[in-house]
Amino acid sequence: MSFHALGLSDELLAAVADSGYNEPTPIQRQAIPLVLMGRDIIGVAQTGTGKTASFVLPMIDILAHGRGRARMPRSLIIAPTRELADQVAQNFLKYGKNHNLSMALLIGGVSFGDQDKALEKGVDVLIATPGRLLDQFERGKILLSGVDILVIDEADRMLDMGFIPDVERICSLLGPNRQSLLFSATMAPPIKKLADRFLNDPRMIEVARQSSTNANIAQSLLMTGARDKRDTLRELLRAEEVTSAIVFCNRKRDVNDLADSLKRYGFRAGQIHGDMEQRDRLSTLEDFKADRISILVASDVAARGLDIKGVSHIFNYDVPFNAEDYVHRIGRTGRAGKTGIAVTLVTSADADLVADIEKLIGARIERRGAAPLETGSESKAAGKDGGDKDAAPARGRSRGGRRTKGGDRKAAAPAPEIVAAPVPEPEPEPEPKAARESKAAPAPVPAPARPTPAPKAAPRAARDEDIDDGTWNGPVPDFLSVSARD
DNA sequence: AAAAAAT
Repeated sequence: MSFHALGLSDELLAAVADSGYNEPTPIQRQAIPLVLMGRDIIGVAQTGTGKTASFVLPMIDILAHGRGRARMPRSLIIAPTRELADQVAQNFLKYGKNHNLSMALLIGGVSFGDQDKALEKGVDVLIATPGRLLDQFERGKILLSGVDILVIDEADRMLDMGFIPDVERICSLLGPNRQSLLFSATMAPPIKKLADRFLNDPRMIEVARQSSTNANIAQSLLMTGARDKRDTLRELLRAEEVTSAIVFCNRKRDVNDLADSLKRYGFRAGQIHGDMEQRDRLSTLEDFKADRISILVASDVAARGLDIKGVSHIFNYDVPFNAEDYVHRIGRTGRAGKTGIAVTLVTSADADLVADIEKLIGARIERRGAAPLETGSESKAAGKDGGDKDAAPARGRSRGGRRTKGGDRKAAAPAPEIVAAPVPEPEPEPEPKAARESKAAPAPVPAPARPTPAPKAAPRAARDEDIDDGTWNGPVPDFLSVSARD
């Protein structure tokens, strides 16, 4: 089936063809005809499903006739983050190149000047984050009563970020005769309520069940000590065939620190988080897209919706606090039919979080890697000091590592020796690369599920950083399959 | 435990 059957104009089809797309995705097939008919829709779809084009394309054709009047945008798209808003704007530019539509992007962190000018002239398409939109509304710069089409993008994210009251406020400012499209990865009760209140007899389109992770993504967990994370990550970055990777941290400070560290080690890395200047956020993204950097260290500002081509790997430097965020983070890879690899660094403190994730995705994630040396034997008694009360029956533990899908990996390396000495600093970083690299490297990262160059690292001598309560010590507890909550 | 968004 091609785009031609969907009822779009020839100019639009030409722009789509120029973008290299031949076949509509399932959500596009379902949504585009409905939107063209003027129906309200609820699209339950994950990002990466072609969701954006499913509303951008029909909107361009609907808006093709007519003209935006001053301060009265004809359509409004609200997105939770600035980058997502920008991404939607890029889509309008790409697909609208044969149309003469005016557009304004209303996001925080950028000056009012251009935004004001565009609004004053009148726009067909207004794309905004809620905060700046309401700000501009209160300044009297926009009238929302002329909006014929409203899109609420990534509603579940809006919910997580506490934007629902803002969104409700915005909805209540719009005129009654409009078409509304709502997209969300989940239909949590507050979102359902929002839809009930502001949508008119919506058709529900469901593409992929939420919390189902993309089958194109090979996921694994890699056990590591809390103080070994940087070593482990660098090792991974070298062992894997990384063409471009996003490394997620839970904290903005760690994003900065880790990115700086990687740069010191010679990696082409950059960072993005919400405390950075908007200019820098966007330029880092551009650098990443243009392959001027290959590693993007990011906070969850980049977890959802960002559509960057060719991301080969996702590394969770920290296990995300929200299980949903895990799904979104790894969803930045394996897009558009490609395969992707997602590796999550796990320390003993992350047991509950991992349990939550596995519960959400309804699957056990493959454990990769050497558990640190089993000091005990394989005897049943070993289970006791591992903290796994209800030891699983057929766990197939073996010395030096746990069983993985492909059988015992011989890569299971001697684990760091535990020495009893006080821990000075987490990591004495600013050492020149050469000096540091020549040192024995950390425990090799075991081979992933698909063939990659063998890790070149050899077992190393214990260092101070090795001492760490987060280190896996003793038998590997099976907590990872035990649900910790409820 | 954090991050996101208006100044």
